[in-house]
Amino acid sequence: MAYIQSLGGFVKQALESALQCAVDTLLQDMLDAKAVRVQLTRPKIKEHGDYAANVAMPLASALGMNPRQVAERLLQIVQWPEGVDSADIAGPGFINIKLKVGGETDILKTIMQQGAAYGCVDNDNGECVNLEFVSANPTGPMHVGHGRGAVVGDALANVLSACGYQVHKEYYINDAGNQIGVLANSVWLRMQELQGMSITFPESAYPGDYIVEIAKGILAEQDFSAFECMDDNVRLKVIGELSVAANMAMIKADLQAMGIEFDEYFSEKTLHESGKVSELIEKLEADDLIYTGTLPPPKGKEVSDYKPVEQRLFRTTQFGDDVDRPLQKQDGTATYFAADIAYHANKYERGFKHMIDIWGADHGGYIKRVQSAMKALTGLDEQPEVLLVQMVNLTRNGVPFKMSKRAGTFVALSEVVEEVGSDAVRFNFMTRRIESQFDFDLEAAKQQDAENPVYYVQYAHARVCAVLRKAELEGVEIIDVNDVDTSLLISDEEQKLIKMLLSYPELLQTAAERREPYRIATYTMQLAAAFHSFYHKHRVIGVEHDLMQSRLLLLKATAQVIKNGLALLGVSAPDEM
RNA sequence: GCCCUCGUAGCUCAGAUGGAUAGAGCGACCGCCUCCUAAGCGGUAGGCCACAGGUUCGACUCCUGUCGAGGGCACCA
Repeated sequence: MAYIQSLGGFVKQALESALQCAVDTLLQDMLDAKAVRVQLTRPKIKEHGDYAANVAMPLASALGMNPRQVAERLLQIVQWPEGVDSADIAGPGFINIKLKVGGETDILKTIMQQGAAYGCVDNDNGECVNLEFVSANPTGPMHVGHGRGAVVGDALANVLSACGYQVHKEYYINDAGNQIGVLANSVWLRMQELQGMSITFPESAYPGDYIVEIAKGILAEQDFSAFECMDDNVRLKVIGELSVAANMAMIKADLQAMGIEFDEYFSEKTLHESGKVSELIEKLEADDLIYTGTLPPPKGKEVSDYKPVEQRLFRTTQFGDDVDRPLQKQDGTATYFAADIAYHANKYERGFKHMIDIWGADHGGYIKRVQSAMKALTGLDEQPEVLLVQMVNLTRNGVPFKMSKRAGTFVALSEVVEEVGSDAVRFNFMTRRIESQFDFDLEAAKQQDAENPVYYVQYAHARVCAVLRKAELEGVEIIDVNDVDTSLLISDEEQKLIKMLLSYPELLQTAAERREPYRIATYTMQLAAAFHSFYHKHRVIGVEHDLMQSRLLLLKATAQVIKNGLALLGVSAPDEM
């Protein structure tokens, strides 16, 4: 038992290595046989034990024996760690491991001792990760679609940090390029309009009301005439900078409303101004990775204005890309791609060998070229590691609702956060895999109350707190954690809860390794369900003293783990609801 | 035409490296508060896991193909 406890809940690894020893022993004489790795699973069915191993099956084919015989041999030689009650052979050859009842209950004490740190890896694993997410263009406020990436990225950062990674959260500001010109022009037109001048607002300009607000903001700070006498280019540059600043302030406020902060906001413009982009191109030229060529017209897409044109092309195909990519536009200025690889190269120069980018699914076609470029520049494979977040399909009362910044029909994230609350929005986005494009109904979201699973989880936490308050009110003496007899927790519901609490560290590891923070959300829902089920069936206050003490401990540990999980998701755990 | 992601209950979604009887919430139906929070619990109904092949002792999971949904495909970002 001491062995298991010392692992802080990592029972699985202890069992796996024990069984692995047995497997290796069995395979020792058979040099030809392929090594078989032991991997335990948690069976869905209670009767199948606490952990199950299927090694006997693949082993059987390697050894030319039948699986049940192999399992028997393994059980003869295996040295289980303490805490194992029994190991049986079942079905075609599964080894079902049952832990001693009460053998796992020490985890409750561990949880209380570790508190907020339970589940986390306490030491730095030495991995430094640059995590880039959101990076919404500074041409308007964040819309609901951006929210998903923001929430997922922030939660992933938390999960990775909890698992010992050093995470640097970064936001890339696309404050260069044509879009900023469009933004500046839009704002300038509104400024003129506000001065009573009659203007024609072209279709190409951004129509949103926020443009008017930015224009007002600028006019409140500075005199209109100062802009009027500027040279056109100068004026657009100045207004562009002011507008980007205004939009970034809006975006930061939206992020702030959901508790999201970045370690660094990196400006694309600085890459151009500091000469990083042209340096990059020169370096590639020197390495003979650029040539003059003509790209074929895109297939299956109507490009009416396609003209074959000679460009300076980067040989990304040599590094895995589908076609070579232009780094300069026809007018000689750098493409977005050029700046973007300069940006990623800059991350590398800053010491990040590991980069994770969270992009919207509409950038999926972009992965290969950036990775190819990075391979050419740094030799690193599959960097940055890109996580694609699928689009959010917005509906209003079930009717599809198209968002367009250009058409001014987007729904601001802040609007939904204000109405639904940060917790509900965050949890809602976290209950799905990023690969699934899901429907987000605006009306349903706004009306969400009992329908939202976040309340289900939070309610479990609040309920525990209510019991604890009641206990205090009734003057129940709380004895020292170490004096609690946790072996009294033998009911199905109690055992279920304990096992769930025990699996939390494993779950957290999986979530980090697979970059799937949503697992935390589904876990907290399951944990809450196990708790609600227990709560309904058993009473805590008023039962026999020792049992009450053990149940109070169970509740505290449950609340702690719910709180820890929700914290990773950036969701609060209220004491009362 | 090519590439990426997806297709699981009426709806929204879970089903870790292939495992034993495919789950939850919402919706429907039936029960449960003199008792720690009913934002809860228990139960019933609802499934050819898109379809067809293949690999395997074993497939919702892996491979191929078909169908369907979304996204992407030079000089935008």
